[in-house]
Amino acid sequence: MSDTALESVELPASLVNEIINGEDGAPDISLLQKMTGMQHAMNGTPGMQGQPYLQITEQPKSRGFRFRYGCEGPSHGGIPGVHSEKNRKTYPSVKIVGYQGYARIVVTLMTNEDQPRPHAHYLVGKQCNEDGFCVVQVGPKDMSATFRNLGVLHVTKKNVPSILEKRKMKELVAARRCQETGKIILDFDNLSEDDSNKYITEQDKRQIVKESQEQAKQMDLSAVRVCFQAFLQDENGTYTRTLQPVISDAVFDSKAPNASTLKICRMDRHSGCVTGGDEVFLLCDKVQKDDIQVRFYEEADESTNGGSEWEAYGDFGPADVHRQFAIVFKTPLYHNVAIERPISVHVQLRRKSDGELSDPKPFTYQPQQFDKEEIGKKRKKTVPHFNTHFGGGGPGGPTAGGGGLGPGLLSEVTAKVEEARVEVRNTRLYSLEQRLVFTTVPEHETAFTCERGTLQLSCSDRKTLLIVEANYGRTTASHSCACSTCRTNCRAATSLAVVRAACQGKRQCSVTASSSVFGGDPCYGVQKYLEVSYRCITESNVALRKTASCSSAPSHWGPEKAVDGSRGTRVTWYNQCTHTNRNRVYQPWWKVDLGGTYPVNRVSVLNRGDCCVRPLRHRM
Amino acid sequence: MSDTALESVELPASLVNEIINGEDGAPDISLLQKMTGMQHAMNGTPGMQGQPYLQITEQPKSRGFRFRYGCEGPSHGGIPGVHSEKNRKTYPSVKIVGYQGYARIVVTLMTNEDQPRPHAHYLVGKQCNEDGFCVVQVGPKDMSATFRNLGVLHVTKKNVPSILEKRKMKELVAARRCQETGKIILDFDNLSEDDSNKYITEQDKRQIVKESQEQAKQMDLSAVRVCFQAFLQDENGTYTRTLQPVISDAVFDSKAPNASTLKICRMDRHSGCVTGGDEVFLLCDKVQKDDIQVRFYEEADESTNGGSEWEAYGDFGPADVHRQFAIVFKTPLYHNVAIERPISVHVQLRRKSDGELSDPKPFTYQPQQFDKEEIGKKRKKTVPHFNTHFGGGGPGGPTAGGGGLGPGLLSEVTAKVEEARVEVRNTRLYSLEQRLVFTTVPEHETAFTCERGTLQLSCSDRKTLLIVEANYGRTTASHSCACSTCRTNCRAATSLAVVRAACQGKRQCSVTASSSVFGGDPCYGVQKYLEVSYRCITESNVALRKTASCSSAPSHWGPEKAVDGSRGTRVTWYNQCTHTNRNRVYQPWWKVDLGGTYPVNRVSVLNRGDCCVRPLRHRM
DNA sequence: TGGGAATTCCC
DNA sequence: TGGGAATTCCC
Repeated sequence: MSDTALESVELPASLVNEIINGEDGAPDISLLQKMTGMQHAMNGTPGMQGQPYLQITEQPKSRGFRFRYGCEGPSHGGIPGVHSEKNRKTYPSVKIVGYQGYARIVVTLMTNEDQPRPHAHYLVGKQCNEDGFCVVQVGPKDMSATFRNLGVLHVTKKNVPSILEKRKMKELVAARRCQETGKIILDFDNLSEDDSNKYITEQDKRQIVKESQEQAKQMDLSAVRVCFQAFLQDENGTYTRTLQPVISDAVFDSKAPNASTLKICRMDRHSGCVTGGDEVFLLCDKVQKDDIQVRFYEEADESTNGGSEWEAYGDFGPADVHRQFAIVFKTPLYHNVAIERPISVHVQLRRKSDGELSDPKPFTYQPQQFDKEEIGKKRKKTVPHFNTHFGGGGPGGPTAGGGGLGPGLLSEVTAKVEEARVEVRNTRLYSLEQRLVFTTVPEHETAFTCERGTLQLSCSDRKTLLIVEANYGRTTASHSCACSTCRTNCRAATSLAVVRAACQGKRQCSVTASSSVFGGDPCYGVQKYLEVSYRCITESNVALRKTASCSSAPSHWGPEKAVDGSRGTRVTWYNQCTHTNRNRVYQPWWKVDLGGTYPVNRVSVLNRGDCCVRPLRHRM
Repeated sequence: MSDTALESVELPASLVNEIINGEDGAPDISLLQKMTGMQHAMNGTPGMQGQPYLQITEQPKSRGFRFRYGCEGPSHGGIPGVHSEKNRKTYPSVKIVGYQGYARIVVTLMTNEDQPRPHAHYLVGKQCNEDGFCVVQVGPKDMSATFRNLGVLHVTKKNVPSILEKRKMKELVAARRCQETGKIILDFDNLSEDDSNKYITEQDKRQIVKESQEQAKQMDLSAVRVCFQAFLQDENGTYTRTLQPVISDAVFDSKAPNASTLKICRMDRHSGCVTGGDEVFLLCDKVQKDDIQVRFYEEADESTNGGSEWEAYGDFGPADVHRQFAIVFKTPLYHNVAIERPISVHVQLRRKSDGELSDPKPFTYQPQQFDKEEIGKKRKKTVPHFNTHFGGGGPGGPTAGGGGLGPGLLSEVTAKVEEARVEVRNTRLYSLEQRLVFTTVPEHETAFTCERGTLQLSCSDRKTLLIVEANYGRTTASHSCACSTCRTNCRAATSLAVVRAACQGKRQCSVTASSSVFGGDPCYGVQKYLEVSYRCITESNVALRKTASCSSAPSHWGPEKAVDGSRGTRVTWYNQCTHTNRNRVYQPWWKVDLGGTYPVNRVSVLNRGDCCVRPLRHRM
């Protein structure tokens, strides 16, 4: 949105022509000189104390405008303004600040580079001339100009070098002729061969050809920036004062493959299982296979206190993008596999390179439905029916016996459950060949660092780390962390505990692979490394609003409050927590029936936050 | 496959050049003259008594070869022969018949028109020169030539006119220069501007430019034909004898949109219900939305005596073809909705314009599974459980009483069943919102003709006509068949019977709308019309191999033979028919239990064919 | 204008 | 070479 000021600008010579031949003033050599020496004239700071300056009051819209080839003919509408809408259209606009009187504003196209240069494309439209730039007169009162009809003529790639050459030639002839004669009416379009031979040497020509070819090679034909230059009338009625030019934000050709409008045209299904993995055929407008994503997301709403905005990406590779117009992907897991009713989310395309998004399409996640019989038959390890039962004192009650078994136990349970996780699907009611599809849990990731290095683990999105295995030591001789003295059975007994303590449940963590961190050297003199197997998982609270009970509690502190999803911790007045009756039971208890079989990674307990916290030890 | 002989051929002048400058002979003006006058020389009939001729022994393959642009570089392999296979490649070949000795064969590209003309594309390859044609030497023994390396250089559309111009210029200069000097070494590539100015007038030039532009406009750049010309060495060692040129079958650029190789890349499902209507997303290589079909077919095999080859087409419109690379269509009905096990068929793409087919992909039709409870609840009319029971004498037995009820009854039954036809589908096991989809039977077609016109009805594929309603008369005043005297309740009582008699069960029929055909004028003085509602249906024999029984029959003439699908009609010796025991039962009977509920359109009875036929009257 | 496809090129 | 996409054009 901010105006871009430039240190230097190459002004197309043909612009000079137009200015000089303008209706309001006789040709003026001082203006030409000024312009050809513009590099210096433009070094002032815009808005300097008391100095007039040019300001872009409406930027052109960056996206959605299409450059047109010559063969497409004119009149396809002009670049809209950045605030343009269907019913209220705006256009690029500028105004001259700090000056009143006649002025001319000249518009040209520049490249979208750090140091913008004249672009090979032509600006076309009502106020534009054959050389590809536009001129409007403003003032003497209203110093603003709006450009409703700025088209971009997309020259063909092949012609870029010759176009640049021609422009550079004109520029040079203009400068040379001016130097020689002091005062000329320039008329480039009628420039004879003799004229150019007179002012341009063969060496000049070679130089220009070379430069043009190089610039052509670099030139991005799918983006332009619009350059506005102002020329103010002086006391003599000629346009001798130039203001510093301003250059707009980039305008991208909406037909260019890397800037085209993203659109989902059609999908073969708009719903799938909450556990993801459903194959979807999506037909779309042109995309690039290495630069496209399918984004699933849920908008934050009030019910979640703005906290549960979620996104995840469809799973596919470049080979699943079919000829730029179709994508076959697998749906991602929803963040909460324990939903009980269908959940509506959105799908959209996202271009990686610039983050552009398509309009979204609806998608519905369906709750999981395990075929219980089949699960029972297939799995080898049984899954405990979780009646999570917290022994231990409620807040205010005495702490009961039975030490916590530590996070180790929970993880053991997790591992078992994962192995038994089975999804039974039947996608065709009519099929005689019903199949069981065993959707395996994604493989563990592994990461390592050599001794003395620091291992960084992190998860994307809102996922958290589940540490599956860890070893500080060495279990193989042939490892990237080389060893001169090698062993293959060197394990620090504390490995898993240390890494879990540092990482489990976190979104990122780091652990240093040093013997001091792991409580001693498990194999002195051997080059060790730290290797960790982990997964990034999305947690959902499977206890949420499940049936809870406790030894005894007043209704306003009832056991259901422990699993109501709120994270409020005030007991007094606010009644945000459960609280067993004081002094009623010697060993108070609270439990919840999860009502089903779930993988459980973590049980977290939130103490009251207003006062009176006493240590809680839990057991299962 | 047959050689194409030409009345006249425009020979590129540059060819002349090559021939004349060849290593084996001094330039020979008589050859040039002969060639420039070739229109006449070529009028002989090939293979004329005793005359040598040129013959194409291996045609080029028409499809699958790709023309290459200059920018793609050379060496992309040559046009294969029509019999070429992966492991046994062949190439276009010719031989000179009826002559032994040295000869040269010249190959050029021609347009694929009735009167082929030189093509703008260049022939490129090892034996080819810069002017786009190839020359090989053959003989003196082996008079055949095989072209292993004929590439087609696809010139750009823009350049076609100038290429044609250049060729025509060369040709003309060659002819003029020859006329003037009598004997020249031609070297067109070094042809100076002065040379062409000398021999070609401005008028010539304009003429050539005009011709070239016109030809360029008409030229199909996606197809060529290969022209072979032979030049035989005469007694003086020069190549003065020309044979009649032969022109190959067309070769189509496999990259051209209308000739590209068809390919199904991916489908989102490979099975569907036998009743069709399942939506399939199909990803394919480039197709044209108005020129593509999705063909389902079943190959004939022995079990059906080669009789049941079936095809049907997926249902979609141009708008369902997504950007040339995907098609969303609905599966067609299988020809037999009463299948009891899944049936494997094939799907392939078919280009309408040239009938080209893609490799097939498998598709499985699943039997219909009615949810019987739902049907029971939904339908208003009950469907009789068909125990088709034929009273009446078997062959050789006496004909029993009970006149046939006529085809009217059968059709009544059909109508009822159709109304009750319900398909219950559940496509998502996980869905909580299971839906009932009522797939209605396709609407009846209607057709009409005004009085005195003839109504033609016909069905495509192997379908047959089912006449639903018919009226000869008038039931509305505002009908395309205008009326001056109008009535709206004019009905010939015989309408349905007459049209059924003429059409029912046939693949096509015609009925004239005249009062004489319908047994009298139902409303004298009123302009009438004949209107018919009909359907094209695919019949299947629902009695096939169902349990049959009869009053009594010897085992070799058992009741099951009536429904074994065979159409053999010999009783004696062959035992192809059922035959109740002679004289055992006074009123012999035969029946079949269809074992289910079906729409029945027709019951057909085939009498014995070897002898002894007696009239059979049936009742139900 | 936007939709859509043909043409040409790149690797 | 074939696969794939960018470029250009058409209506």
